[in-house]
Amino acid sequence: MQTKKEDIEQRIIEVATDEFMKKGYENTSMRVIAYKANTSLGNIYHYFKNKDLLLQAIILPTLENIEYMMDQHINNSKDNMLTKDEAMAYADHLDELFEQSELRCFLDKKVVIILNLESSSLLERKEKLLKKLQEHIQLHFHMQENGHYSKLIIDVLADCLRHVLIEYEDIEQAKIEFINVFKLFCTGIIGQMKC
Amino acid sequence: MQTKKEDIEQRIIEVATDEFMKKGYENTSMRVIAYKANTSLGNIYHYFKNKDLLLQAIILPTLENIEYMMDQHINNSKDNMLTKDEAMAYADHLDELFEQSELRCFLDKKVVIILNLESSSLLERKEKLLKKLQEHIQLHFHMQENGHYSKLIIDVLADCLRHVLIEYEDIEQAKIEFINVFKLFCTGIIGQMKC
Amino acid sequence: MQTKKEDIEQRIIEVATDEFMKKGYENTSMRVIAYKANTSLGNIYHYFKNKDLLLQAIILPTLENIEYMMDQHINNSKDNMLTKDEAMAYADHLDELFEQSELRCFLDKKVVIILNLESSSLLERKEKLLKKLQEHIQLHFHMQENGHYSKLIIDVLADCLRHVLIEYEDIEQAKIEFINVFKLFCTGIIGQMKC
Amino acid sequence: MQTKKEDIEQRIIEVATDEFMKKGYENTSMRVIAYKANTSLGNIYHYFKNKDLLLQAIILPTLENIEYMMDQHINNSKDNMLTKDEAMAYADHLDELFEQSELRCFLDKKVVIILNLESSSLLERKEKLLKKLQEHIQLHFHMQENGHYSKLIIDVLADCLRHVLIEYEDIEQAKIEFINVFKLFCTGIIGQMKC
DNA sequence: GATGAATGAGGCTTCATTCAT
DNA sequence: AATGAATGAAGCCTCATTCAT
Repeated sequence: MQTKKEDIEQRIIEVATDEFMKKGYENTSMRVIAYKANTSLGNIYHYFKNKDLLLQAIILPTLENIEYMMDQHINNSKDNMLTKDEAMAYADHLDELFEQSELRCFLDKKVVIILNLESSSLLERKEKLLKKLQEHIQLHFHMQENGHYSKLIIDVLADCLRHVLIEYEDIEQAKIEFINVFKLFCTGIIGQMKC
Repeated sequence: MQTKKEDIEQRIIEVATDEFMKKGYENTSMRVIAYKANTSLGNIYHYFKNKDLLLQAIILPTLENIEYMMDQHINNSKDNMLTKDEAMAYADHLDELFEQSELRCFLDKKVVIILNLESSSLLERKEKLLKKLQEHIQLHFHMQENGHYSKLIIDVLADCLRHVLIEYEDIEQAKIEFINVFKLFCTGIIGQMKC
Repeated sequence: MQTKKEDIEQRIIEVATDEFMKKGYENTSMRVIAYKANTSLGNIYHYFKNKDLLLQAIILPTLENIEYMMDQHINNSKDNMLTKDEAMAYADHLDELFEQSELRCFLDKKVVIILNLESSSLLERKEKLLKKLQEHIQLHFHMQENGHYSKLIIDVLADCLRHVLIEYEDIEQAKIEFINVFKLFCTGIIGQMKC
Repeated sequence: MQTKKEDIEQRIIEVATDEFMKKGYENTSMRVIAYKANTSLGNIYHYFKNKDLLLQAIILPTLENIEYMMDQHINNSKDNMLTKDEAMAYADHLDELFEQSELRCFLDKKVVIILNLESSSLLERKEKLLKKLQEHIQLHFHMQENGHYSKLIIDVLADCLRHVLIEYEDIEQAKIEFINVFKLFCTGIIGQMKC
């Protein structure tokens, strides 16, 4: 039973994405991926040289995209810091603003995978991204701190994402829920803002 | 080469506690514990019949303590729901109140282990505890929701704890940091309160 | 270095069957099976998910066959109890009758394995079979006892089988020997019959 | 808590004897013996250098006794072969004759241990004994065979013994049962005798 | 005498990976 | 392109045994 190349490669990627998101990269076995993708273990290695490269095939585009967006966003907003009131307004209208906001690109299974990564060759790159994200959050919200709030906010983000993405198959519902939760924490952060 | 019993058993427990907290119970191998505790794999089994019982030796007292405190706290606060203003005041003075607050007993490596537990015979017990915590949070903050926020809040709690406990060897510093972060999220939650 | 699938799987089964018969399922190590089957330990798990399933692959067909034959035999012989003389005659002509007799299906390495089983998921099923066999023997030979003789007769059966199967590679010789031994004990049993 | 030397050594021997009989030498762990004998693992090694020597302490006297009795018995009965009628009579009166018969010394937990031995340094000695026993049975019952009946008879003996010794704590009851079973098979054997 | 700490080998099993076909 | 055979390392655990105290 032979399928078009695209077909099976895609299937492997989809299955792997799902498993990586739900169980984490480290706790997912190639065997299970093969089984759920309806192919043989050996065949996965035909498409992907090893587990790490399978991971890369899945998350690298997303990772690069985020890296790029982050850079853009940071440049754009350098002299565009929000005041407390602006931030509040932003949070209040997040529903409508979401699609145009950079936040949108986080609502993605692959982001969850990245944020939960504990090993793999991409770990370093993830850390770098996190640091950038963190710095940006600090800037954005006028935080004067040693990095803990911002770090945590990112973890919370990851948690939120995993929760809503696992809970709701339907991406629209996931979005609504995500926004709700995000708003909640936004309010907290904003509450701490000095101006 | 023989050491005082307390010595090595304690070392195993310390190493295991640390590893369990940092990597999670499931992703920690007995080999690594043995290696870091400077003993042989077989010798661990001299002190602890199996991995699960090693875990229990570490977290059971803490678990029981929390269970007890939760029950106490819930009974005491049954007809003592906070208004928005009271909650705000509570958050503001958390620094002074912390030591007497039930929150204090959460600042513990073992709590992190518990909250991240994914298997083991204690899983069920953890789930029960979480449900109780969740219900209490809902009650405490007048939440009318399907459980997502409250579930998330707990995950955030776990994250906070792990972060500050890993970052600061010194428990006092960890405390200060934990309170700060907790306050931040409190503000968010309180911001959502209706009354 | 790869062999035809049948080849190595068959070799594993043959080696395991032999070892299980000679040493018992419990006292046979997977390592030894791998070694004697000229393959690696891991590779056995390629063919058989675990030790218990390797056992099942070996004995299940035989077990089911015996279960079926027992049921048939019991139904057929319900109102057909042997008199002493008939039994004697039966024993005397066992050589000729053997091939058509239900006894034939016992002359099998796998039966030895079954009869000596002490653990495994099939233990219960073995016990059930034994009870049936026992009851049947009691009925067949008009025994009025507490179960000890009949239990023992079965153990003896197992012993006989193991002996002749180990001693004689050639199944025909084993058969002759088995019949001889069986006759010997049969006559003994009959000598005690009341009618 | 220190006891008289005799005391604890005796306790170890008793426990070990029981376990060895019930589960076999190979499947009994020193740990279990220590636990059931209410002492420490290390202490067993104080009394017995290793597992094999513990076994020897238990069965060697019995083994030597049997070896001696066998030699005596064989010499005595060289020109004293039984006729069929005599053998029958012997079987019939086994109850009364048992105590004076050499058979008596077989009704012993240690004999069961010996007969089921599969490894240990005494294995060879056991085999030698078995061969002697076998030859004697052949002589005694005028068998002209290649050794299979006689070998089997011995296995049956072992089975009988284990059964009755495990089933009945009370040695008297065990004896009665053993005689019964033995008679049963005896009669069978005699039924085959030519003269 | 007695204890328990310590070790190393071996038990079953899973996993990522390679390779011949 | 695809399969499945094969391996070796690592996972948890038990066991006989040794040795310092």
